Amino acid sequence: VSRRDEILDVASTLLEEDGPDALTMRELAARMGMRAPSLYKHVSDKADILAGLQERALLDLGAHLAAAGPGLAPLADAYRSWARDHPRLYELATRRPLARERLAPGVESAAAAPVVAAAGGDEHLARALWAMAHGLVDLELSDRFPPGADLDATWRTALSGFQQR
Amino acid sequence: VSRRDEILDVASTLLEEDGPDALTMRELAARMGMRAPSLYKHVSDKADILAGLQERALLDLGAHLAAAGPGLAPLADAYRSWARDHPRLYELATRRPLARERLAPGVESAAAAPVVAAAGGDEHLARALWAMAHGLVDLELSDRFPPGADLDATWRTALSGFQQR
DNA sequence: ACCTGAACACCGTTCAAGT
DNA sequence: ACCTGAACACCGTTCAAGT
Repeated sequence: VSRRDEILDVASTLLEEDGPDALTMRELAARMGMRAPSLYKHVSDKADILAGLQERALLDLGAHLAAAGPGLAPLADAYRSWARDHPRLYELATRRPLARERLAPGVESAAAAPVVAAAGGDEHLARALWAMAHGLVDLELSDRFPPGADLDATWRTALSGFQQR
Repeated sequence: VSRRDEILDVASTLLEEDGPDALTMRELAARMGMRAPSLYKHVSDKADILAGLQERALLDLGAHLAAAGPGLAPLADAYRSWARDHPRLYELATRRPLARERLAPGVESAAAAPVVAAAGGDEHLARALWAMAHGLVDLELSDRFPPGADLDATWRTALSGFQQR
């Protein structure tokens, strides 16, 4: 494990446990047992850390989707459950442009592969499915549905339009 | 026009033209011809400004949706075009919890009304439609679709599952 | 090779003081 | 009633200096 990977480990738990505002270079360094300037020997800047977390999140989400049972509903469940288990990482991974030039090749397509497969290779359908799931998850994580809304039912309604094509 | 409304006017164009990082109390004050501490005589804090912009965005988006022609496709077009015309305000309005206690009553339901109407009153369908549109818009604004992707076609595919119910 | 203290240019916010 | 300068507790980042 490189020192950079240790930093990403600590940054990941700091982000998920205490929120994005708590992820500061000074606090991160303190949890690493060093001072903030020392971080820059292992990481180019804070954006580099965020890009690293984004890449890890995509890899982990992609693996979680790939492990889902066949069919649309299990895939949707896997997507939603990953987001609910890692809400801050999900937001970090999806709400900013992908740092594609910093990303290891194939990460993006690997994460998308299970959705493309479920769409039978239809790229427009795959993008629509992804957007549907992302919209539902994003609004849920932001607490935008009325309190007490039956989101399981909303997911079933949302997916019903995409069943048996 | 109250002084608070003037501040929100300036904040709105500052946010939309120069981005969220440029929306600082100091810069906002400078454009108002005052210093940062003076803002606090008209506004309780920065969160108050953001909540005000959020409320305005919802009102404006809701009016834009209400003016759309009948049918699902025109409503979807109106949603997407408002978001593309006000990308920073759209993100501000949707990516954070609604400050419901600061919001004038009825704002949230008024913005949602055109979607609920298009869904024939089915609340689950309305939420699914909203999430679909939000997901497509959010990913487009974050540049998450592959460069050159035909998003018009993706929208048609996305909406086809919701047509004639 | 790795870490440090000091410093720089910023933030949001408070407050006593001025008119 | 409205605005100000000075200050406080923070940011991310740079850099000369230490081991």
